[in-house]
Amino acid sequence: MEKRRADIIADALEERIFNGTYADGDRLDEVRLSEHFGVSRTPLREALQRLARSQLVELVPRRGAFVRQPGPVELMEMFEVMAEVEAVCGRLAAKRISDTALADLHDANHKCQIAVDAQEPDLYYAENERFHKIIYREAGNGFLETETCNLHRRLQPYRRQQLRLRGRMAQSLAEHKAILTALEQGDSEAAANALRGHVAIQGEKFHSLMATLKNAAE
Amino acid sequence: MEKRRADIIADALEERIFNGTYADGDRLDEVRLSEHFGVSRTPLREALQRLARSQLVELVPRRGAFVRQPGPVELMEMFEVMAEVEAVCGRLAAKRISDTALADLHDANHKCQIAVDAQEPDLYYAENERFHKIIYREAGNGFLETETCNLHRRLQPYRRQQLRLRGRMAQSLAEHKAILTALEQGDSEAAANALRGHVAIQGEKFHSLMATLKNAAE
DNA sequence: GGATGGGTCAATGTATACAAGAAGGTTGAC
DNA sequence: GTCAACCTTCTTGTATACATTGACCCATCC
Repeated sequence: MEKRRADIIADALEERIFNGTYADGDRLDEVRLSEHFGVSRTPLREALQRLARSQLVELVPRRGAFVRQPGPVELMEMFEVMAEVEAVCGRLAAKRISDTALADLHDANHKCQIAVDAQEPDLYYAENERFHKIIYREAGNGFLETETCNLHRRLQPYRRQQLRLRGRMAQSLAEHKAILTALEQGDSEAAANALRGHVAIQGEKFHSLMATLKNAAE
Repeated sequence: MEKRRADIIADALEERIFNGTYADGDRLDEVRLSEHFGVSRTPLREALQRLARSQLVELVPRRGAFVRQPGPVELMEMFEVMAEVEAVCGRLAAKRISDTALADLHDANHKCQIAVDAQEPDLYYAENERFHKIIYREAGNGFLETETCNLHRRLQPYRRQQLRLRGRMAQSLAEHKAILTALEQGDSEAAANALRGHVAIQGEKFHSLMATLKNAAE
């Protein structure tokens, strides 16, 4: 089945917003973009609405579409929510996780270890993602899984950056192991706390990263 | 500022879906609806996309828009998530809530007590909503507040039904008081647990209500 | 008689044309 | 000289026309 052009365009624009090609507040001109993509304004407008749905652009009536990059405050808020949501996933997963899923988590952690040893952030990131996705799924709540994945996706570019910090990969892996232990023991509270801390640290690391970048710019 | 027609139509359709005018699986014919609302297909399609964003309709490419009422399983999942999300709000609010907000909560509970005494579910519902909304806000996380309100809104019609069950209003108020006590004491865990239980019970009540209706229909 | 293939039809996806509103510039008056 | 109002222009919102595709039905072949 061929995808609709609106979806293709929305994906392309989303990529550009994440990439930083478009800065916060930039206006997305409908005619310019439609010419660029070689389509009419109709599918492009649909794409913009899809982006507005994800809060990536703001649609001001009669004014146009404006890129809306989350500011530092909103990002911290999102990280806090992500930490709490992951804690919820952990709480539920501790009671519901299957043995095969536990084996998968062990496997993901093993590959993460390899990534740490080889100092390969990209590999670590991929297996880290798998680790978390497994927990989302094993929470046994499809609605929760979908919403969590959506938020995870929105924070993805920021989550990725902080892996470059020295020693963060090894620390992250240690946290993964604690999470896995709690899940294996079926300890809901421990799993929730471990996951909350794991993600909250990411937010803090990101915050310090932001501060560093800001200071460097001044 | 005049609202865009797409928004007006989206609201109208949303209302109909909630009202049960449209059943699950109903196809929303673009031309028929556009004639009904006296607009062209363009704003109507935008309205459908806005509904698809809220998961109220499913947009199948080349097939059309179909009403997508959540089934019993998905509803239970949503109630479970609502319970956990409210618990998160309670956890954060316990540390951050202001004195004026605590006073507002007392006031809301007082009005709820009046509603219980007078056996007025509508009044109770209004003050109950205020009670919960205050907690969402006092969690001190704008992103969390927005997302929580969205989910709250989606569950609103189902939440409302179960207030009709005998004795539920009084029980609900007792739970409110426990929540308020935990918040006043700044006890995060107690607040989280109280709120989780409070909402989870709503899900269970709703479940039994569903079962009753289903049995009555057979 | 059943199944498969082609054709027709209807509905969605896309393009374009038109209307309405907002922003900015220019001109006139005080 | 400055402020305000009007006009122009550009952009968004809406309507309509066209294209494309999926579904259904009938006919023909096995």
